[in-house]
Amino acid sequence: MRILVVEDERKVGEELRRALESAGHVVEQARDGETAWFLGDTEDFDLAVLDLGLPRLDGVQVLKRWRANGRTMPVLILTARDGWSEKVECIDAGADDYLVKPFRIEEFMARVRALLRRATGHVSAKLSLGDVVVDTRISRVLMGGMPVDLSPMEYRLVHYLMHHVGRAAPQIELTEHIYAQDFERNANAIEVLVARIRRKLGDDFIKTRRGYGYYVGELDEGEGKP
Amino acid sequence: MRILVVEDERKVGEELRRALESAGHVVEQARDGETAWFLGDTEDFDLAVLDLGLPRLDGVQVLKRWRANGRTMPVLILTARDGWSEKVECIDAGADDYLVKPFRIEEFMARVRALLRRATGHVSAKLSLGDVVVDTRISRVLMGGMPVDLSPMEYRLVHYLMHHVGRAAPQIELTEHIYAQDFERNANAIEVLVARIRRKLGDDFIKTRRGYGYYVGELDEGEGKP
DNA sequence: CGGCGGTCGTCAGCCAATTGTCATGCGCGC
DNA sequence: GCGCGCATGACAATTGGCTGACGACCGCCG
Repeated sequence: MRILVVEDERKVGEELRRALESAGHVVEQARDGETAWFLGDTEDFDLAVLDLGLPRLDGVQVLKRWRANGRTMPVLILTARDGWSEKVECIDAGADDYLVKPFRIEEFMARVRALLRRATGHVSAKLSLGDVVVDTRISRVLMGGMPVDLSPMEYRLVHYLMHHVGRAAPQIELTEHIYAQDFERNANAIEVLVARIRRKLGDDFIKTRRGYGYYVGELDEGEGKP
Repeated sequence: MRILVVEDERKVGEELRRALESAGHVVEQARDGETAWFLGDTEDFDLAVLDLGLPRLDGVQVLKRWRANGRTMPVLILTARDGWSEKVECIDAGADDYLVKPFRIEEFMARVRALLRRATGHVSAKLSLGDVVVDTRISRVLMGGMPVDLSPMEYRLVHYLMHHVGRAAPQIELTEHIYAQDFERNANAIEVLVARIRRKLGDDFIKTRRGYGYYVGELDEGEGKP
């Protein structure tokens, strides 16, 4: 998943980044409100983590502007203050969850997991489709009850597709959500990755829609041709 | 055992944590109702200790929500009020035991033991896996009945892994659980530690899942919360 | 105080798994 | 049937993890 972390304290930001990345996410960072607003408004994220005490543009304002522009990704608010009224303001502004500093990194990760799966309509930490199950808590994939050994990159790709069952994801989108941002995009890398996954999960788990991208499950109704 | 302690008074919370940890348990803490609810809902615990007078979301409500979501771990209620009707409400909400503050720590621990025993059928201060036994009461490790001399750091790492059998723990997570918080993280330190433990406990006790982390036992087949 | 033994982080070099790149060939969809 | 987009096998680069050596540090003890 691609996650935007907005946090002005470098040390905290780096810690969050490390934790998120070791769970297989792609992290982009911003250290001030304006950058945050711009990034969140112009790029596609699966989740935003937003500190309230920001230079140049307050966190709540950033959130409000995102929502005003129709950005719908889940937002997890971080704050040092534990104020009831501030919390209400955030919720009204469209925050999805709220975490008071200091917090334990495990709790942070638990909330991230909760938001990510809530956002895509899944209720549990497991995504399943046919006889394939992705357990996001332990980063593991099972097929027919048997564990399948996926490498980290392979896992990321499967994880992303499983969050978007029935929708064809173009290679460029996969690239953006799986690799760090400055990655030199080469479509073939994704193709190779898909081929390797198919060797492990079967040829028909990841399907191709020529010209549109890859998908799992059945294509949604209305994915008609233009 | 992994225990969730929900207590808003920092001092009491820390005391409970110390007592539980020195009995060989792993403790996670929450200081308000919402955090408690999230943690208990998204992670697995063998027991929850729940104070009633919580900020942001009352203890009884937390308990009700857990039960409503199908969480079944035993719950020990702590309260300053000694009301008959309140107790009935808690029991109805799904509490397993009820302790009125102030209490002696010994009594608390006795009730914890009782609940754990009831829940798991057995409870001891020993974790064992194959021919390796970790006796958390005296902080020692035995292999095939013979004591093995582990240094403090080595012991902590083994102890942590034994509490999470079957799950690959990333180096970052190990670092956070083994060292003091602001420790300058260097992945190689963990690798070296693992190498030293392998020399003492055998090469195949701690296994590596490349890109994901270290684990003991067999990798989880992913059972747990549906 | 000074030597000793044990602990533990750092470093550099090595190895192997992972992952990107390339060349080539196939086949889907128009 | 044609051509572009995708698939694939081989290969190379990169990364993650392992190890032996080293030295800083600390507590102990004479």
